[in-house]
Amino acid sequence: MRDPLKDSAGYSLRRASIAMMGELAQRLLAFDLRMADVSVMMMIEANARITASAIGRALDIQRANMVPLLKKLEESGLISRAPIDGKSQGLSLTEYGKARLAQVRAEIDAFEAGLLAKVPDEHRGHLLPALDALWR
Amino acid sequence: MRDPLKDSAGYSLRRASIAMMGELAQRLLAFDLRMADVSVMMMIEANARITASAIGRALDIQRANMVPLLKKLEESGLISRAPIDGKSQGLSLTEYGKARLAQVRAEIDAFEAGLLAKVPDEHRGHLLPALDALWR
DNA sequence: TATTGTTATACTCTATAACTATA
DNA sequence: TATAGTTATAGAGTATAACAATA
Repeated sequence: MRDPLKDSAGYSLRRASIAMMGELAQRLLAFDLRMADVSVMMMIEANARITASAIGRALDIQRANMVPLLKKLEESGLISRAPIDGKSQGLSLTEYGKARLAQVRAEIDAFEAGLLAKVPDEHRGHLLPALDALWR
Repeated sequence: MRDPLKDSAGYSLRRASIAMMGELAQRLLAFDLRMADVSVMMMIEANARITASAIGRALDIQRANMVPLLKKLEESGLISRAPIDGKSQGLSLTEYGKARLAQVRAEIDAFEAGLLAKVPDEHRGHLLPALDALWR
């Protein structure tokens, strides 16, 4: 069968993303976390007392969609909120959240290593810079 | 603000895909076609009388989801169906479909060129092989 | 006036299960 | 028995609009 999409960078970009995100989602199942949850937790860990709106701007997540996400993280005991002023609240990881994220990060690191291992040596170092050029 | 996702190939892969697919979707709006529609039309053009199931297997689209997609393409006059045997039907582009796809392909080509143009010279040639290694 | 957090809702895309008719 | 096409439905994930309270 002829494959008219064989030389399309756009199509391969999409398929590669779907394949890798599917694999990552599988790895995160054991933690009852989705990819967005983890990226938000990482943002909070790296920027204590950050607000939900600031995370949303950084990760391109609508403010409205942050609400149920943060609610779930809080109910799971992973994050806590502390008022900054009358309308903003700073987010932090709980001790449990930090410990849990450490475990998750081990899984993420294995995923990242596995991803890069799939790429032939001569192309590996070019992947991240090329991808970053497409959106950053 | 610290960005803990700066060195993540997985995250950049996802963001790059979202950014590029968003741009492509915008370009296809004028044709009232989605990305899946175009990839299916390309498969039909390159493999006349292919079946819906075969396209689904090649593009990783569930058979069930091919039904409304093909229905729309047929109602738009872009494709036609001809019975192969009692249970299979071969798909073909209509003359209008071929002409329309030629127009769409010009847009796609511009999109692909624009995508590659975003990537610095020294990384450009590595993008497609690296992406293909992640899913093909 | 702009921003934060929030609620409610709609839309797109994809997945699943079941059914029929035929190979 | 396996496959093609189909129907109906469910679930993520994301987007939009509006609101109250505060900066």
